[in-house]
Amino acid sequence: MNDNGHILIVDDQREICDLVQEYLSGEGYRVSTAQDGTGMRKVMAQSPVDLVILDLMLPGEDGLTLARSLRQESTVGIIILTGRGEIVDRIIGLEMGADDYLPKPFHLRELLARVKSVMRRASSTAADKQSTPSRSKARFAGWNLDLSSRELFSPSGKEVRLTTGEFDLLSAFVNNANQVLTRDRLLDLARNREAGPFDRTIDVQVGRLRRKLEDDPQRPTMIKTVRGTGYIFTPPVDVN
Amino acid sequence: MNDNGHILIVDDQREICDLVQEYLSGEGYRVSTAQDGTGMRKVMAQSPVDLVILDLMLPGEDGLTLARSLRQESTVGIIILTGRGEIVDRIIGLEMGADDYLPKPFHLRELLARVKSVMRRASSTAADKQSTPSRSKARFAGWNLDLSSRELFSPSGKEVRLTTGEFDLLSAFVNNANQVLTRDRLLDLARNREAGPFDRTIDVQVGRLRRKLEDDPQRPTMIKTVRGTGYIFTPPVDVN
DNA sequence: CGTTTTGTGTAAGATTTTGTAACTATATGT
DNA sequence: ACATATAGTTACAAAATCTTACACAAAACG
Repeated sequence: MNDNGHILIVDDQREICDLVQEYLSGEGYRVSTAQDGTGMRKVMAQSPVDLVILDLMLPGEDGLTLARSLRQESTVGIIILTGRGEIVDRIIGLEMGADDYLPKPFHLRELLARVKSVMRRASSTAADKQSTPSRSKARFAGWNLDLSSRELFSPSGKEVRLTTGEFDLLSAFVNNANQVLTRDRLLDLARNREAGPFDRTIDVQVGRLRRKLEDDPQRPTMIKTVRGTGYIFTPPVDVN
Repeated sequence: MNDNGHILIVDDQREICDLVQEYLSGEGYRVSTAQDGTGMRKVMAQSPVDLVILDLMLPGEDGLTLARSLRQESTVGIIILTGRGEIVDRIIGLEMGADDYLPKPFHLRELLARVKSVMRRASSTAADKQSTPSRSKARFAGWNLDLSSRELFSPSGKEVRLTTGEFDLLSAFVNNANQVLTRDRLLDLARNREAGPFDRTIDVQVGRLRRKLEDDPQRPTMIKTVRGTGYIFTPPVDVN
């Protein structure tokens, strides 16, 4: 099963989320779900989304508002779901920048057709996306570090809270991946200060980071020790 | 269907609002409604309006007063609705700064014609608007901060009242999003004063803001602490 | 005007984060 | 294998931040 793209379903009805998720997963898409605007933002912060399927009727922030703010902040595809006969919503929805709409109830095959169509269009305009790399994120070994919001997400999508010091140190590693970094250099990068003669600060902090990042902190695979010199961050990093 | 603009109908008769809304929506406009002056301000605080269709007979604040205050505060288009034969009102209305007027009852087609005409004129003077970004608003993470009226709306659209100090601090953050700000700088931005040596003012005020803004004030996602330095406001902000 | 309410800064205690030091574990050279 | 250097781990103390309570000031109210 190849990865056709990442789709996010935003609907407060669990059953609909589950149903659609199951179906689209079977078609080779990676599918996330959220129940409201807040959840939607969380998912989008963690990993890039290609297409949002958005119910208009949501608790809290309503779907139209969400659609508009999505459009302003990104070039993600949007398909709007709306109750039967709410033609007004349809029109407004499309005005708000949705790429397509679908009245409920709908056939899954019908949804799939629209998903495909929007995805096709989106990929043809993908060139634009690159031109606006405003909010930088770094990805490595399934992990996701948002350098603007200072948040880290594990491969399973959970947020892992980092202290200021841990974040600064990890940033230093990520921005200088695949290079051996001395303790001196790390202290400079992460703390803007000089190292004293017996300064073990970095060692301790590396230990703390490893406990949060590594599967087996005793046998680290990402932050490796370079005996006699310092440390090196080994995973390939994709910066956004 | 493209977005021809945002129209706000202010009339205390629901039927009229609904009727006009449906019709104009069908013509490709985004349409909101309000029943009185208070409602009108709420809508305008939340999203920019291009044209207000205003009934002269309203409960509370009357239409003429509203029209005048609208004109003073913005360059929004105004069409006034007036009962039959109230010619005096017509004249006064136009003097007050309305762009057009329409006696009730009216045909929807007639209204549409005037809407189009006012919108056309408005867009030709749109250049001016840009040079006068007087009523600026900021949106972030679903929240909506009106910098002119000093009002804050939550993602669900509810108003959250801020004290002067809280508003000034939030403004400072919003206008300097995604940068680490020292307490000194924040005190300067928000209070125009210098920080004393043990000044914890900003800390306390940040705490108060977090209680109003954050889902979980203990684990803030918007106003993050940068230990040893200050704070950073992390959500992407779009200013209007 | 006096009274009440609301907002703001200060101070003190609680909590979290960080650095240091002591001890343990591991690697390296002989 | 042993000695030694280097790194990892843990516990604790110091520093920074967060929270709460309170006092005073300003504003709103009657």
